[in-house]
Amino acid sequence: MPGARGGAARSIGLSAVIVAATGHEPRVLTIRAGQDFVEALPSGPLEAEHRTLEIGLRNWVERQTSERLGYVEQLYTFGDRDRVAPEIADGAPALVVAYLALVREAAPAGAAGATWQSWYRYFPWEDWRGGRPAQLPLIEERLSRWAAASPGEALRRLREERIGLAFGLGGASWNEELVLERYELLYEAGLVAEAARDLGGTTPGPEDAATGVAMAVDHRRILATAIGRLRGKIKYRPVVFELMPPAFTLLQLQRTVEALSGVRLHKQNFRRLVEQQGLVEETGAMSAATGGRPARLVRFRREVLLERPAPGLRLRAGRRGGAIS
Amino acid sequence: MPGARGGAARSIGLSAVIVAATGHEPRVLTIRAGQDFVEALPSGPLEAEHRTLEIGLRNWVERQTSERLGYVEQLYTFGDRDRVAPEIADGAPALVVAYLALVREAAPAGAAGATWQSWYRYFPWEDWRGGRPAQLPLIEERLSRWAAASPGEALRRLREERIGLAFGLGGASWNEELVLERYELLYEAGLVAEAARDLGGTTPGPEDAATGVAMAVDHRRILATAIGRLRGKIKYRPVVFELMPPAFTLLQLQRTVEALSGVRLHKQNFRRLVEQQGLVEETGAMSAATGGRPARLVRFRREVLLERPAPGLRLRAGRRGGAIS
DNA sequence: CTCATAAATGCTCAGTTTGAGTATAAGGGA
DNA sequence: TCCCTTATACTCAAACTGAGCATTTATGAG
Repeated sequence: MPGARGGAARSIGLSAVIVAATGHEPRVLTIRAGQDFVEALPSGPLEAEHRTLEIGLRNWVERQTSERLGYVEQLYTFGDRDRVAPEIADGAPALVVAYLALVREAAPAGAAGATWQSWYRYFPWEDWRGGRPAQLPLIEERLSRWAAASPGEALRRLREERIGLAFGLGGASWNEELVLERYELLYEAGLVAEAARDLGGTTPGPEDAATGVAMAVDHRRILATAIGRLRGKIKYRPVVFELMPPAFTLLQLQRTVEALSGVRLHKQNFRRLVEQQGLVEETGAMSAATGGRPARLVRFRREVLLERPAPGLRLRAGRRGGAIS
Repeated sequence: MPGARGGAARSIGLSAVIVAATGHEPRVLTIRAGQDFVEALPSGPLEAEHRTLEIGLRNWVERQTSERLGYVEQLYTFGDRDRVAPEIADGAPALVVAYLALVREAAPAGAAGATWQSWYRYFPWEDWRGGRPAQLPLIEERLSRWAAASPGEALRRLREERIGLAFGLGGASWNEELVLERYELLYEAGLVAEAARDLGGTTPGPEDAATGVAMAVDHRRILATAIGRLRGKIKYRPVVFELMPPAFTLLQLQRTVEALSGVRLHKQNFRRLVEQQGLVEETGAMSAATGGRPARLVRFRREVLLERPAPGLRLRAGRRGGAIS
């Protein structure tokens, strides 16, 4: 990094993972960036006139995607060198502060070719709602081979342990929060396109169906961080409601939670939990029938924030993967 | 901010909250900074030769305090303008990435006048181990007066709600994780010395026993963030063990958890929890008696990481505040 | 109009987990 | 030896969980 000395000033970027949930899918707002139109997260520089980081973020997200952010939370700050090879990152900011934002409706996405994509487009192995994802056996096999090819016995064991933990093999069970850990393993093992690209190779890398669609620079890593954080947070904080319309049915709520967490839940127990915790209250209205008996429309009950220390939806998965009533 | 324009480069700082636990007290490593020798967190600039933020941090912490960090986790990134009034912050970095580090032993703290302080020195109202802290009534009364003096009915109600939530009044109960929320209320209400100072006043502000000792710039805010984060984390991740010696008794472990969380726990249930979760294993040795019958010495059982999704010590407080066997 | 289908809701029930104690055991010191 | 202190074992009722079964109320096909 030419010219940069101790305590050097560096350019600072902001990136946003903007999440919505529509049609039972978790969506993330993406744009097409660069000459190769690779998918990317809305990003921009921190500008001097912004009083705070968060205000800066809100500002240009509104300009860039005409999306008005509600709930915003800082995710993580990514330093430069641990991001990508320097020769790739020229022009990229030295430091990126990433934010997670939740918005209520997936408006058609305004300017700059911004579109809403299911986040499972980038992480197909994270969606267990229809049972164990089909691409997992292949992924696991490739990871095993990578571990087996480790230089040194100790490293091999370390890798195998990490793989076992992250993918729920041998003993451990699938933990839906370990999104970043899984992505990082795939990256290190060279199984995602970004790995080949960052190494300077021009080969597009193994962008087959099994390992999902690549994103610009380290945006997929940022997205993985966001998904993991959100999956954890819904368990002890009522953040799902940021994604729901003002009134909704319990099944809609359940489907949203399932979309985010990637697992199926037991319906009756889910309702019991939601009601026991006092997370919702009646609106009096009924839904315009979604196929069967009309459902009560409920709304989020704000007062719960005052009552419970950790009002969330600790989601207890239903029968492993299968269809649940 | 003169000369700063869109996407401007800015200097980046790193701050570290370095935590240890000794003698049943939670300690934080502080230095004396500036001409007025105000207490501060170890901090330094991000330097160009550091490959990652975390490496940069480890590096100068070792140089500055001769403390070798084990567990390190990124805490939060604080933007400039939401920190302090610009006229105060000259020379201070524009952006500070704060880290939380846990170290095993409180070595006597090396250079630069670094010393270990109980963190309740800065947050006396956070220590409920001996029952409800004596300074709380006064704090609550002052906060109430601040809320009552709000310009506008809506704002008044908002403030009262925030106070109620943060301090566990009316309905809500004390939530030990809301350290930052409580500090921010005190700051906004002008009850901590930093508030008066940041407003440009030269008055030292109300630095009485009730509202704790002030720190440099926004370091007390950073510390509050760290304490809250750590209090939350011990519940679902076995991070306490980063603070324990290789072998310890169950009571030592309990006292450490109590020190961090600031509440007393029910002894028998605590042991049951720790053992059921498989968090520890026998060393075979016995303790050199801490006053009564000798206790088994145990050690952290690493394998638990592979077995449980969230191995932590969800601390269920004992009888409100009082002494517990 | 009647029946099959799809949800929404109600309720049960056994197995765990929690919160709070009671009862003993085992050192050290007066 | 008696007392004080801490370690450990056990108990027990209440609350919480995980899995299902059973009903109710719409909609759409015959």
